[in-house]
Amino acid sequence: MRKTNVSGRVRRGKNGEAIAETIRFGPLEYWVGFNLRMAQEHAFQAFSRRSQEIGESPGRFATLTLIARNPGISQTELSHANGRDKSSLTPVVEDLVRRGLVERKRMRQDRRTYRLNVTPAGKKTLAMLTRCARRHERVLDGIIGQRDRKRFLQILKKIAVEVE
Amino acid sequence: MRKTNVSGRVRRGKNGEAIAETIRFGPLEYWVGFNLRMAQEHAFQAFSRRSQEIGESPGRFATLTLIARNPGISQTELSHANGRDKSSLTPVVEDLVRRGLVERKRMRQDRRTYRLNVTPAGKKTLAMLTRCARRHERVLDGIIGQRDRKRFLQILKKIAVEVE
DNA sequence: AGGTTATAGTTTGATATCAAACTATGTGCC
DNA sequence: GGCACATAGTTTGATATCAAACTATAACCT
Repeated sequence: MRKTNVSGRVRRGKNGEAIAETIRFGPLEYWVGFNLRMAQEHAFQAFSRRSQEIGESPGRFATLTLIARNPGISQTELSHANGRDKSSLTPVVEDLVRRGLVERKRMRQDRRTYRLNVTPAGKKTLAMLTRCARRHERVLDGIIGQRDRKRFLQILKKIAVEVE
Repeated sequence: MRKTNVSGRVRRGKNGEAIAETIRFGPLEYWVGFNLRMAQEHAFQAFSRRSQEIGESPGRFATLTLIARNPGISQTELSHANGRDKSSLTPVVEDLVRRGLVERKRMRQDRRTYRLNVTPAGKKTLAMLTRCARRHERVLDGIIGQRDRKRFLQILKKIAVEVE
């Protein structure tokens, strides 16, 4: 395979000689929105690869964690906590139930609502995913550096809460 | 409408009294991956609303900017710059061409490759989107604060490049 | 020249997501 | 009780995305 330049361009001149060029990002270069997307996408892909090794999709992880930490949580509460629309959760929960990782029961007082709980099998899977996530976090920590980590997290949280 | 607590839970006790609870995030609370996703998703949604006001989807923005800043760029180069798979780009470029914002020409030297350029109409649209993005960025800047902004951006870039 | 390998872009199939419409249940008010 | 409205979850339709298979062209090697 010919070596290629990840973020570069190669254009051919009149005589076929390679002219390496660099992509110009213009304002994207220093805009937070774009860089936030790029960072998130790359980090997500990396975690995705890791979690696929143990046969789970990455989206399942936050969902399982939230159910485990909040036994009896409803799907709507879960969707808020997870920052997703409740309708996105329907197939996810269905799958987790089908595979025996989560159980759902109707609430007595309000028969519209489900209560979700992680089964013992779900706890096992969650433990594996958690180990996987910890390794991933260690990599991210290494990139960010101990010194800036706390502030970095604070800012991410602030963005999630305050942007509108 | 009853006032609801965005990230809280309300559970009913035996006598139907409301018991407000707070979601426990467990390790997600201080993990970078999760918070990165939440920040990105919220910021993206906010920009999405803004850009819809002028009738454009937010994904078009980075694409148009990159073409405008790199006249004659190919779709593959564009997909790398944009951090997406080249196949995702096919319908996007098709749409931009159909609406007359971008033109594509076959390269002479390599007839597999297209060269993309922004048309005058595309430049107009891009200018509107750019104003829109600047307003969005000002909001984000306000949240992050001048003092940490530079470092924050550096870290985001570093994550995108180094995570694997 | 001819065969092998690489590359640009498209197609296809799978997944994730949202928003709006829908069903069923619950609450409030008269 | 009964009507209007609110809420929990599902369904449906649209979009975005990836990965793998595909088509077409090009480059490389002998």
